Amino acid sequence: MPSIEAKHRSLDAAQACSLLKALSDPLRLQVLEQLSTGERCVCDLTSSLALSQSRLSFHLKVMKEAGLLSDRQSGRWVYYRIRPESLNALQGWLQDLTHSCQTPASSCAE
Amino acid sequence: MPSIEAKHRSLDAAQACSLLKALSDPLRLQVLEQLSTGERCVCDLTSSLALSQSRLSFHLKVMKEAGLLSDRQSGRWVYYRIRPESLNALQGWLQDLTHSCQTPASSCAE
DNA sequence: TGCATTCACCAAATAAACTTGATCAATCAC
DNA sequence: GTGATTGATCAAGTTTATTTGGTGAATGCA
Repeated sequence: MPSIEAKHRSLDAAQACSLLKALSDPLRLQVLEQLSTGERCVCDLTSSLALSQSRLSFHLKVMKEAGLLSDRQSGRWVYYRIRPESLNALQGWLQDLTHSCQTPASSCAE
Repeated sequence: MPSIEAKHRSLDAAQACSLLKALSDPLRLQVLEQLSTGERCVCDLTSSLALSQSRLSFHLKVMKEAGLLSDRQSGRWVYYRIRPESLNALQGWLQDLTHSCQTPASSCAE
């Protein structure tokens, strides 16, 4: 049954790479942790992480542009939240990689 | 049953971060793809990816130091391979994050 | 032994990412 | 309106990451 190729590899390498890059920073991981329990407004994050506003804004932008976060404005406040789809997609990508790397593939000859 | 906390969060943020950083480069993802079907020697990778030797060596080192790859020497050749444990660990970390972010947590009051 | 091959490493140059300290538009309370 | 607050953006400076070209150790073939 060789027809089960490319079952759900929804992300290509470039997409995975930009998500990984957006995740590969300690500060951004802190932000993510804050957001893991729900959306937060920027000023909330700024004070709870003790960052300069522009610094946080920069990192939020990086994560948003990678598709990791989404935002919504409400009055003067902007609320950011994690986009679970992106995490799911990356997880799937990682799963595929892990799987193919743990499968001895075709160790028949040689 | 609230006792299932921290079930398998083997990685802390710093460890996850260094794995993510090691993964967040298009060239390194190419290398990983090559290695996903099994170990390869450096010269093999060099020619199949058409890179300068020192450039490849640099990236292999980054990935090895992050714990993503391991290597072994055999005569003149050095073979690199993926360490599946690291991928598994990262996957677990991502899973936890995804899960906690998809759980509405305690949306009881405000 | 002499020589070619493999690969790690180093220093210098370059590129990319991040931080800082503004400024500005939008929103809202007085 | 006036002024305060929120948050995006920008330019300049700084730091970190990557590439390049060269050197050298180790291996093994002739």
